[in-house]
Amino acid sequence: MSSKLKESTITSSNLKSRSDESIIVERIYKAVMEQRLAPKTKLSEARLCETFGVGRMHVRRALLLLASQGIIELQSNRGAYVACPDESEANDVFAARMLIEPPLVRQMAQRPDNIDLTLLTDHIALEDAARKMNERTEIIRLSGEFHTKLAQSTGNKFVFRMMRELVTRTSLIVGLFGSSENASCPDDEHSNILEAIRLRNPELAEKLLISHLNHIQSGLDMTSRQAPQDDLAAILGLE
Amino acid sequence: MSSKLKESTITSSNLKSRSDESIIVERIYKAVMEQRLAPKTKLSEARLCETFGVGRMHVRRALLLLASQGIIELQSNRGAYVACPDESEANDVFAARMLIEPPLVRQMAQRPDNIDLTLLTDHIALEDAARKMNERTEIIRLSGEFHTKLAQSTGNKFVFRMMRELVTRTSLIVGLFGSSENASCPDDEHSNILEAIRLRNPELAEKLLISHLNHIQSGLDMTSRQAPQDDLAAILGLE
DNA sequence: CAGTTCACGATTGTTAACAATCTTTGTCAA
DNA sequence: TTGACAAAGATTGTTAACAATCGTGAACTG
Repeated sequence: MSSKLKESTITSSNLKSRSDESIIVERIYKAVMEQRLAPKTKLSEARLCETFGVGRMHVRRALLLLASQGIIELQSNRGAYVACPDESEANDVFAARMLIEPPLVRQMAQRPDNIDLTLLTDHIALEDAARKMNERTEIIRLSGEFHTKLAQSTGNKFVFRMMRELVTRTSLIVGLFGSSENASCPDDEHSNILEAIRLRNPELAEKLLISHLNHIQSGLDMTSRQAPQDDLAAILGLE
Repeated sequence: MSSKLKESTITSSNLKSRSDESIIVERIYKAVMEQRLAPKTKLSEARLCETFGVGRMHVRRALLLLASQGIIELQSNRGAYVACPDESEANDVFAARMLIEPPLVRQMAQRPDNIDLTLLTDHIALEDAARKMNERTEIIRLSGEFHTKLAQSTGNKFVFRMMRELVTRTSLIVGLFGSSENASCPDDEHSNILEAIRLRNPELAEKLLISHLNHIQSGLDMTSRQAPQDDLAAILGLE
């Protein structure tokens, strides 16, 4: 693991041509992370064009990128829809996370010196603040992004990207199958995990994370899936 | 881990509109896996258009997809170039693989029943055949794809995708920094790993895989990077 | 001769019109 | 009322022309 990560999405450089698309991708990504965009929601090109004030080309490229990340699904001649994971996919997501995250935090706890812990402490502060202010969407997003930043703090671009994709999917799944209470992670589990890392206790960190993931997964009810909203209002407006 | 994976790239369904792009992506992906497309090679739109006999739109969309997978890099107003990982990225790739693959094979060896082992045995047969026929490019590609199929055989789409990306990157790295001999994995390490899985010996499987990865990485020389070919001939032609 | 500038050609980025497909709505008949 | 069918409208897919940018090389100047 080497240099710290700064940017978010795909490639780094590039002036403004790519940034049009990045803005769209980021906004939709964020809306999904905050569970404001429900699965199956249609993202029509025309609507997105006027929402973001860009040409159809940029919208289409953004949609292609989102599809390649599995955030939306493109159907030929029918348009783009927010991805709607099924039970099988949900199992795969958690299986993949169970595969990656425990070794990740274990390794982080073994040598926390190469790691950007301020990123995580700052993040937990944000989480606490959002909880105090009772800002639902913020809480949900930050709750997922903690895990993303866990990976990001290692400075490994690939681990970061993998984690980001899995967390995004998890957000969709929790939105679909979660009871409304457990939309966010329990209050202090994140800070406990971070503390275990800081104390260089790999076994504890790993154990806490595993039970944390189990906690999230067991809060899902695979039978009753949320009704999909089928029109995107001014969801993408604010911010 | 659940259902077996069948398709290769992005999404599944879709008739022919998406397949134009998929063909281009697949072909370039394969060329990179076989180290026929060297890093820094320019992929001009016009050339690709005539090579694949499609419109510029399909080429551009394919390039965007390849860029989102990190296989190529898009430079504004300058075109698309095969990605050229540096030493730092190479370290990240191997670090990520060290994080994922050992737990993966360990888990596979713990319960190899849920797993499609025929996929792997068939693959090793292909590897052996290619080695006997001394088909260099085949050997190189199959050598990398063993690891991809390792992930694929679990039936977990996400693990598969992550692995695929890492293996592709590895192929670029080995092409850049590898001595010409060790372009492919040593002959029997793959079958040994598979055998350990089949014998339900997690510790052995994990140990073999770790030393296998170390083997690959230690065969790299980070100082002397291969000279980049700067024109794509009829590389993408055959098959 | 070295270095700079400018113009040209080549390549990529963008737009808008057109074509193809799907969805909806209205009509008609059973 | 229900179902099938057809035309109209809306949405996506494709193409080609146009605009912007970059690289190259010739001409020019010191």
